[in-house]
Amino acid sequence: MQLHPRHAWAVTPREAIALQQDLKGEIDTGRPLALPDVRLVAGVDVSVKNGLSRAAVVVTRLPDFAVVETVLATRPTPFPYVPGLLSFREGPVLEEAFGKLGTEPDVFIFDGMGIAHPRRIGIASHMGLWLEKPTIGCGKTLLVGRFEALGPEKGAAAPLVDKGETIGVALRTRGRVSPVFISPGHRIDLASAVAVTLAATTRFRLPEPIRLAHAAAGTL
DNA sequence: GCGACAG
DNA sequence: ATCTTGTCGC
Repeated sequence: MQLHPRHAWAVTPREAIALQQDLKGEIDTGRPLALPDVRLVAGVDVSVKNGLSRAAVVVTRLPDFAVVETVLATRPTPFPYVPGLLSFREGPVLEEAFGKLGTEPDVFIFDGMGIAHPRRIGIASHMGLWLEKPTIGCGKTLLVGRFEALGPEKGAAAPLVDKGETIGVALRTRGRVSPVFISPGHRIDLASAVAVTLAATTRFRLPEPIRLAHAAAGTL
């Protein structure tokens, strides 16, 4: 599918932060996405080992999660892990994988944050600009923000707040299991991001497309 | 200055 | 993310 690269990835940490500040104003988190319009859901994940990064994008079709397409890409890991700058570590290999996509998913779910980020532009938001399609951030642990206790049942949720701003939700995708952190990436609002996440989750903590992508990326 | 810190 | 042993539960 069509990609919209906005800048080169070979930058210093300082330049990376400047780019995030330049781009964050373009992130759209006010667009509803109705479930009936969601047919193809893609899961995105990256595995890293011995200086190499492998990206996997698995496109599934609701409601049965039949795999429509799987694309892989492997490249040298170009950037260290720096909290807040994950997109500069995983962006290059993701860009290559997205370029191989023959189908056009209705929404992408990322392993990582959307706007639940210090500068409101986590990897799901950042790559959303490349894709110009709805993207959702689904993190397993917190990067920024706080939340109040939530019920133990599946579907329980609590707003994720940072500096007085609601940036996502802590969402229980499975009873009595630690919540995941959902935030809009780009071209989708928070309520829709939560609805899509629940629609893409079965019996496990993580959404099915993410689990499939994680397995496809392997351990290198 | 101190603590926090996606994957 | 990756490194790692045992352990709890379906």
